[in-house]
Amino acid sequence: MSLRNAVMATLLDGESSGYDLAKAFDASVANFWMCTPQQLYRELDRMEADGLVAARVVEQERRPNKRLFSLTGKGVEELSRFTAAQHKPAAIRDELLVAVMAADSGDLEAVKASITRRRRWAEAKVERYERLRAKLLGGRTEEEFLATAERVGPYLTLLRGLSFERDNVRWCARSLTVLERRGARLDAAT
Amino acid sequence: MSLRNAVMATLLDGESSGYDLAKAFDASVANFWMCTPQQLYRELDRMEADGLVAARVVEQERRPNKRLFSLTGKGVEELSRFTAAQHKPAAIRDELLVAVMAADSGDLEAVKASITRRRRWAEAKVERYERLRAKLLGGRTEEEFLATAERVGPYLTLLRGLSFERDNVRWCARSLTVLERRGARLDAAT
DNA sequence: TCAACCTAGTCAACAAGTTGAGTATGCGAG
DNA sequence: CTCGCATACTCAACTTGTTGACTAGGTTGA
Repeated sequence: MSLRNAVMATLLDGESSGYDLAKAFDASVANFWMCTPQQLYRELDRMEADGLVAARVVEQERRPNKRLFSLTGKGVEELSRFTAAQHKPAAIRDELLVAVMAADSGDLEAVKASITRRRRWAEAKVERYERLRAKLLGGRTEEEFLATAERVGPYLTLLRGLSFERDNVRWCARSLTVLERRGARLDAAT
Repeated sequence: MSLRNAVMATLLDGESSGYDLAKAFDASVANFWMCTPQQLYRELDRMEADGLVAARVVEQERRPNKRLFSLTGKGVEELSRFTAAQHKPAAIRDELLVAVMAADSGDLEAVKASITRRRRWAEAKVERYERLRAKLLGGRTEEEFLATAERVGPYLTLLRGLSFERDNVRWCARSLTVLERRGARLDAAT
């Protein structure tokens, strides 16, 4: 029920097509609300039917037409009601951690390779987020930004993503060290 | 498809009932694989049908009977195959972050209250994880533990949970400060 | 010039996750 | 003596999320 709210929170930045929303999600919202483009298109249709967003078709040359969605008054109200509600605890699903939990009786080398991939991925995320942060700050210091910006919400969620990925990088490094030593021990035992 | 694998990774610790698995998940696996007890019971039935786990009924006095599940050889193989596979990127869904993103046009006070609740919850998690860690170490130093333990996987996933929740506490504190200041600014503007 | 990728979607089928209720007993605190 | 919590589940209905295939023109690089 709350992909809707994530979409509406993104539309606070102004009207957007389903395609652009998908990219925006991928770039920054994915950190706390993952979804596929298909989910977005389906949900946008439902939201339009429920009067939370309004769509207008923009005809384009040399490109397929697109539908731009914007928040309606009802949408803003709904979103506001959501912010006042009780929220479910966060749900995380991470296959890599499942594999690490089973690493001792599984394919140790493959798990180490997976952690290395994850680490590189997290490092790339950190860089992206830092670029996004610099863009949001727009040359101002954080203090200046917080004192003058209209919205601080997206900045705070970005900070959460940033420290989450930094933490990921640290954990990957630590785990690799531990598993490396374990591998050496097991080799010595044979 | 990989709740199965999370269940099997847990069963590496020995046979367990659906009810106990639910508690184990709630206590430590929930950190990277949330699920409801109903999901577990359903999945265990399917896993039994697929020959990944074996069940035996234990009749109890003064208590309902229970079915204890244990990994079969096929289950161990499947799990090992999983550790060698490519893993999907982690999926996170956190309503609180959605609310924070929309806080600027929503109910600021309610969002602050939600962050405070989350912070207390995260602090409680940190304590639980620290107790679990002490229990795993069993008086040994981390170094001793890593050198002698049969399994290091569950320890590594526990470390991930621990630093995730510590990070949560920090982020909650920081966000509250920022939103507090913003509230003061908006009050001054009226 | 051919392949690959970008824009901007749609449709259908299936898998997974959530919610609420129901069953039955035992134990301890107030 | 009753209320609530713990044990140990089951069933059914519903909502979400995932996967793969399809359309169709435009741009970029080898």
